[in-house]
Amino acid sequence: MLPDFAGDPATRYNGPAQDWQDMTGEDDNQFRAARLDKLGQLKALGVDPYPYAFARSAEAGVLEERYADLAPDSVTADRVAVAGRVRAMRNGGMFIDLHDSSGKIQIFSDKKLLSEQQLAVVRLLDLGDIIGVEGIVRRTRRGELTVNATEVAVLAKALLPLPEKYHGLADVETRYRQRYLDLIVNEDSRAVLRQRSRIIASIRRRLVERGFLEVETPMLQAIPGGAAAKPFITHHNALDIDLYLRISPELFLKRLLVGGLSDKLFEINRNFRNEGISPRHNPEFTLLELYQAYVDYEAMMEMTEHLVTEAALTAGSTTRIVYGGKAIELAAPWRRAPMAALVLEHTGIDFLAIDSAAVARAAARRLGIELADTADWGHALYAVFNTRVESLLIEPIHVTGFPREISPLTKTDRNDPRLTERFESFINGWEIANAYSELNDPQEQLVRFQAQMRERELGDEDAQRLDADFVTALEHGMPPAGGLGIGIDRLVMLLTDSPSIRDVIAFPTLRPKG
RNA sequence: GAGCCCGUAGCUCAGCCGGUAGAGCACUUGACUUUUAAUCAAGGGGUCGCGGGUUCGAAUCCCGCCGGGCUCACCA
Repeated sequence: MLPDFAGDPATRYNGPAQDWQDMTGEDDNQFRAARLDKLGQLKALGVDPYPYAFARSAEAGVLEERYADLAPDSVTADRVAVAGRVRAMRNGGMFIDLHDSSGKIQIFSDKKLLSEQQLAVVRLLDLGDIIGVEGIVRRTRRGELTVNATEVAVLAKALLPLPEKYHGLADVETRYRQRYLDLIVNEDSRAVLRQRSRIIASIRRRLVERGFLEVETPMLQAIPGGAAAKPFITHHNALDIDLYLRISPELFLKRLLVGGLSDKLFEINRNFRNEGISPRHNPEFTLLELYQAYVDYEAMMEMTEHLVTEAALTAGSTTRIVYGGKAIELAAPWRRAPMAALVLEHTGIDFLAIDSAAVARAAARRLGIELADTADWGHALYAVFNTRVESLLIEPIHVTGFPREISPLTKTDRNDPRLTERFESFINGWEIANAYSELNDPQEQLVRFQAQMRERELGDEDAQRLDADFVTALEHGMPPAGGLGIGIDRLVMLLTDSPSIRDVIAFPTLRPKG
């Protein structure tokens, strides 16, 4: 059923109406009420609790380094201005732990240095407030680097309390729904998302170094192509047409290759697949996709190893990682093995010796694998690989020899017409990369699309759709090329030892709370 | 979509062979100018996810629903 886009514009986009009229109403919450009272007192003192800016001169982490050699119980003449969130107060506000994104600095509220008005402000502070402090750097007798406050400014009064200061926030649902709380109190969560950013920066840097051009292609597509997956449907009002959120950027990146925008291009961006959610699947996920003209898929193996090992070195110090207690060595070169050989190794079935779809189906079914009666040789082989082999591929491996039937955008294997020049790279049993010698023969591409359309008609909703405009683009000539896709979220999971894809996505998809 | 598990104060958790709710942190008030999970004293705070059932009595047992987690299916 299509969503109904008619109706009241005010309620069109956000689902059930929010109780927006009551949001600033009565205080049902003792913590908020107490803080609102303090907010009023601050204003009565002439303090703006939400000022525009603060002239910060130093971050906590920088001070920690700069004064590493400052002896305990010594005072400098250095005046600094720091800012951050109040995370702890001791002795009635005399000592404050101020956290910024670089670390922690202690604030000392000295009666002798602060005015009566300033001391009153300090008394009105709460845990969670964002403040700015100017003062003198010293190290206490107990060795804590400290700023002796001469000025204390409220930069943002917090009206709600933070989670428990010692145990942090453990409830996974709250961690995902209110990620900001998770980030404030859980250092590990901050670390993972920072690592994500560094890993993506590493990939982008390596590609740019190698002469790749970063591009952007449509998220909204009239024909969702480039992958086998169920798309999200949306609607454009002015054109009055349904559009799909892309499941892959592939067909558009290839159009740019046809156009010669660059012989080396890449995109790092979101894709959307309307499928199940699991610890390894989020409906929107980030994919690196790159194309390099005049090379084949062998070059993509080297590229995969390069990007993954460089990312690992960015996230850690070696190519040896530990995921879920398992040590995995990512150093190149990775093992390479054909799919059929792996299936033979793990099941004893030699699909390459099977020459009919019926025999292939029977072989797969003997292993307990369910297959439609229309399943062909390639689907049977892949089903066996998928269910019996994939999860065993812990150490990095490039699996080659993908069947033609499941690889409609890939050049046929130059030595075996049943196969294609495609590989997927697996680490920890997960597909991390998918790469081809890209099919650039427009007539064969059309035949492949037509085979996909027949599969759709036989009931395979995920079979790829014919994109006639893409075939036309190929008719204008696309250079031979290698193409590669790497799942960024899973790569970040591996490199940060994160058990769930939700841990590496700041705002994972959740059911809206009723 | 199926199975299993979970939902108690703002947070972290205890209580669960049925007798009507507790701790620590946080909060409020007070003490404290060299603390750092500060400490000490006093106090406030709960439709025990929601609804129904069984029962003299339900946080506790049963059913349904909502939300979440894991596994499986889906993701060729």
